[in-house]
Amino acid sequence: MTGRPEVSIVWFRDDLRTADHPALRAALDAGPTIALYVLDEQSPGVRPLGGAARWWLHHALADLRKGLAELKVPLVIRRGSAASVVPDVASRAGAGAVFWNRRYGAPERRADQAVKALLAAAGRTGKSFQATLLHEPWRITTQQGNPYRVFTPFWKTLSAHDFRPPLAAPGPQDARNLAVPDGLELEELDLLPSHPDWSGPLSEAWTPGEQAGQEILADFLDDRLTDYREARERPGVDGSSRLSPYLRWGHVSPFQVWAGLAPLRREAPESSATFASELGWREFAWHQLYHHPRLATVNLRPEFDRHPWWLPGEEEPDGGGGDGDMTALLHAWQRGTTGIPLVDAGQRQLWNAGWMHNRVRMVSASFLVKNLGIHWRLGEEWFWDTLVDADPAANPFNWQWAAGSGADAAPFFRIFNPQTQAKTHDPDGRYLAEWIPELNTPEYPQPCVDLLDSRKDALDRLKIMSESGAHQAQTAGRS
DNA sequence: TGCCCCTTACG
DNA sequence: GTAAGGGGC
Repeated sequence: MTGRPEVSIVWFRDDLRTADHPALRAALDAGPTIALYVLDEQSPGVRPLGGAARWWLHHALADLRKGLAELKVPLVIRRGSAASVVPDVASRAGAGAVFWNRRYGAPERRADQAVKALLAAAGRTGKSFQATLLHEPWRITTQQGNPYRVFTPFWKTLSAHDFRPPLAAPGPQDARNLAVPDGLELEELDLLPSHPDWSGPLSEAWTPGEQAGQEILADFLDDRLTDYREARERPGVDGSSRLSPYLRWGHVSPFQVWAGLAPLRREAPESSATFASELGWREFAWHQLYHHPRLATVNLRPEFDRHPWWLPGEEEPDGGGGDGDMTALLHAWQRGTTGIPLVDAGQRQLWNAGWMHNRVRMVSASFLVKNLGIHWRLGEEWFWDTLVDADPAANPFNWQWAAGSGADAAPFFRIFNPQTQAKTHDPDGRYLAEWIPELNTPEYPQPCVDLLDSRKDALDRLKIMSESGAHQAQTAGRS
């Protein structure tokens, strides 16, 4: 025995903060602590990060290293599969325990279980904590014992709970004699875009990291929450919280948001409830992903397997101009040159700022899957690559919601009219003017589809899908 | 977290 | 002519 307490490791993942971090707290309580981040692109089934997310992660890790340095906690950065890297770092550090906050995707849970087993085999402890969700998805069911499929009763049940108060940031540790295993330089992760470096507008729009996230949360609660319910519907106005990437990367925890909201519920009950329910949708999306691990690829409503959505490599269903036309439509949607102003403004905001106003996300998604008849997975993949808040649960969940194929999704007949939506939610045209300088000039393209005709086609496709389903069910019943 | 069209009432 | 409200998609 050396008489000195054993080293602990805190393994950071989607929780890049120092406050309200139960795993960090547990490690520091146990003794000398080393922090670890593993860029894991090797574990089977783990989804590779999109381009905008990689940019965010780079700056988030730089910020985390700074925040941890104030606590005298060194950050080791490694690359590789969690099951090989984490036990290796634990061994090199001579650590007695590794602490982490739980993840909820299936490949991530498998990786974490493997790590725990390997640690145990080497005589070390692996211990996990709840930090990223207000509720554990396996703890909440309907009275029949099934996972919730409808948001309203889910949130009613969940929000009746009182959630734990957030943990304060810990104080600095005594880091004398701490032997730190070798790691990589942050730059060696190669997360930043080069040739070309397209990150300029991202840097202007966002400051990744815990401190920036906490400031935005505080400003939002102080200044903007009161009008949130109305202002959030106006993409030309700074009315949304802009917290989504900070929640995605764990710079802000949902417990911090929940606690920050509490004192404002009396003076702004409606805006508080609306904003709280957005946290609820986040919880619901993770709940769905936990129960349906293939949420990003498989229709939750199986009848949508018969929907004739277009995917690359397929002929155009109506025998029109063929695959090339649909590829061109997809490209126009991606780059914001459809000739539908609100859709184009949204897609250009996404391409430049790595983020899109939520109202516009719904309109643009509806346009892709309904008016253009393109498979929601292509939209989901584009958002995954371009959003700084691209979330493994919320992104596929929201696309399935827009497509109608999800649990508690928008009914099939709900097809947004981008023109009507622009008139209602951007009445002064500020949002359109901000992102489409050439609007109302000959430079701006003509609409790539007729809104009314394509709406009618979408309803026809959905009706045929439902009717052929009813027929199949009848046939199956008879046999 | 919808859109459209019809009816009705009113001037 | 048009605004408001209801029902179907």
